Amino acid sequence: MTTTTLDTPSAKPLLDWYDRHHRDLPWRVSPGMAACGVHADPYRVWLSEVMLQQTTVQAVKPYFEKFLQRWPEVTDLAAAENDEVMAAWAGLGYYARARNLKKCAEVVAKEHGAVFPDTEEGLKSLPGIGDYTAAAVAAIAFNRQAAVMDGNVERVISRLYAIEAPLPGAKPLMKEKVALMTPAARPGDFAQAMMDLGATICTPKRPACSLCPFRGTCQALKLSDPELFPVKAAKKEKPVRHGAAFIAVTAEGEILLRRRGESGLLGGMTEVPTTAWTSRLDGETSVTAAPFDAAWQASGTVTHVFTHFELRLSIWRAAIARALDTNDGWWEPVTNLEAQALPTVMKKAIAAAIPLAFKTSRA
DNA sequence: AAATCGGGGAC
DNA sequence: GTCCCAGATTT
Repeated sequence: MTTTTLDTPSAKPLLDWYDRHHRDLPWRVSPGMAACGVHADPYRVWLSEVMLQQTTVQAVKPYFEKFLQRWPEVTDLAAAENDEVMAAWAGLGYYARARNLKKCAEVVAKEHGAVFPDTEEGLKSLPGIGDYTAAAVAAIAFNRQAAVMDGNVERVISRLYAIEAPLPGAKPLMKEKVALMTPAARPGDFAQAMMDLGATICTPKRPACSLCPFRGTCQALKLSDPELFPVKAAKKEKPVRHGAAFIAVTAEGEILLRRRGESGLLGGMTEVPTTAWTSRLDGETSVTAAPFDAAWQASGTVTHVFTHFELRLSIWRAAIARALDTNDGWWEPVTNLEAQALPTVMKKAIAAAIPLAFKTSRA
């Protein structure tokens, strides 16, 4: 329940703040351009927003530049090979985003004449575009008065109105508040301003309230403590899973790789052979589960934290004379690993067995 | 409504 | 270690 009946604050102070303090990001056009009828390219906005889902601006920047240079328009991405897209996405995480990105590009290219829908409803019907991304693209690229709400906006709104109801249940209430605040003029700048505010001023810890354009109206600042908002439901503890990974290398410098299934964890990505990842540390995590008979040598343990569990992989290494026939998978030159769709956990596993497998930035 | 789905930076 | 990041999809 809400503890306040704050009147809807004006968007004006926030837009004024944004005009002075906005961050210059690769997918943005300068603020105020919207007032002149110039908006960011829908393809770039969409690409950036999908990459930014649950991902920091800093992590996205190099991937955005790489994708835009390699696939400058949606038709280029639609025509790309799936494996190339997955390899380019490797390391960014949440790989269903990459699969849906490719599907979405194909739908836009083939069914919409390479033109993105310009409404929230039309955008949301596309793969990988949900409530947030549909509203963001509609507002930023098409100047639609759409209510954009991400984690930053949730935090700003929860503090501005001192909303005590916990997330995620309070989300509809918060979205009502955002919708009432969103202006007909410059809705895209307003959305980006709210997100910039949450990222730079209204931060989770130690917010810089003295610099905030809403410091005069924020109910949490006035009546309580902004750091206490938003209220969130308690989270579960992460279980630990165990497994073994096998790095086989031939005398010619080839490593055995496999393709993971198309759905689920790390779906469609490349891996080294591993056992199943189980809750118990037992025989399945040992060398007895190796893909073939060889002089397997223990090469330490790799720990990797996923969203909902922690994985501890026992690493086994074998040097063999030549490539063996295998039921699934292929032998890839170690010198070509950079071009593979290897998620971070698999790069860690390979690096544990072959320290020089990946170039380090160290001189 | 709850679970699934990566990785990394800030603290 | 904890938190959380311009969330979407499936169950």
